[in-house]
Amino acid sequence: MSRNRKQENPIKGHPLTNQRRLLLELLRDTEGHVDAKGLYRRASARDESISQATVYRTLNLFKELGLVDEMRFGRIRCYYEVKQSPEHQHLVCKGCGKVMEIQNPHFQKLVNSVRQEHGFRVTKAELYLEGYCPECEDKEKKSDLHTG
Amino acid sequence: MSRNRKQENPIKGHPLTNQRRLLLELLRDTEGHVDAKGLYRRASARDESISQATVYRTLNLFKELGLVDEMRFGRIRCYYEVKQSPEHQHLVCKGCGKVMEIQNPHFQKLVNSVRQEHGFRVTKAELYLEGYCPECEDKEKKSDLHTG
DNA sequence: TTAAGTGCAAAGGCTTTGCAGCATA
DNA sequence: TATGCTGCAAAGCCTTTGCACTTAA
Repeated sequence: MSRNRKQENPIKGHPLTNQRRLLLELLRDTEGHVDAKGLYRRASARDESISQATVYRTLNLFKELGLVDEMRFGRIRCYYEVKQSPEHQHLVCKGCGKVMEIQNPHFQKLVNSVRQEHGFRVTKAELYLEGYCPECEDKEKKSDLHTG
Repeated sequence: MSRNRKQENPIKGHPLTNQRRLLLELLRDTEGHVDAKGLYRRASARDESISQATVYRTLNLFKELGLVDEMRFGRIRCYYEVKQSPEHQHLVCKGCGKVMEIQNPHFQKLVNSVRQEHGFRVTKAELYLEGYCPECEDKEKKSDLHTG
């Protein structure tokens, strides 16, 4: 167990700079998603000399290397997240903006079915569901009682 | 010119201008997706005085009215399409860029399952699958034979 | 040491907006 | 006729890029 001997470089073939290490760390600590701007802000908090250009360049590099993944939600801007698997299932609440990552077994069945039916080799699969979470649904009903 | 008695105004409460009529028609004639630029080009072909601003403003209006829907695919830019149903299933080939709209029965099951399990009222559902279509898959295999 | 990364600032796309004139209802 | 749409051009975002300096390996 090479304790900290030399933190293995997760971006082999590319120098591991302080900026990249910081950004990678921030991305890994992120629950859910961040956008470039948000990442830049958080990074600035820890290294105020970091530039937006670096954030963008680094995100692009990480994307190429498959360390992060870019997603675009309906009206919300594009986010990044550490790629754990090439499959994602997202639930987005239009009321509070909350984004939840879920796991539903039917998803795999669906993907397999498409694979077979269309002869498609699927390398990435995403489900995007938009609607209202139970809390927001309740709120809406209550306000309907008052206005209606 | 108004040979059709009075084509029912699909954008009630908003004047139906020539530009809007044209854009609506183009959108309806579109198989699949268009982006703002592409729509502008096609519109220009039929009314060269139309402006990009009008295209953007009109698309935004149509979006609000629910006549069109905005989608964003991975690397490809954002597209619009007439909204037939709030559910979409897309297959995107990374080889040739082809975008196919599909129908798979497992999809509905998945959506229902999420609805029940998370108590979420789902208003929009999208499946995005990326990979390689059979043709591109073949090509890749053949080139592998030569290079590898 | 040297190829590669970084910050800065400017440039590039796409989209929105202010304004004066014009068209729809 | 009056509200509201349109074209034009400018301004606003977000992202990329050129250049000289700095840094990881």
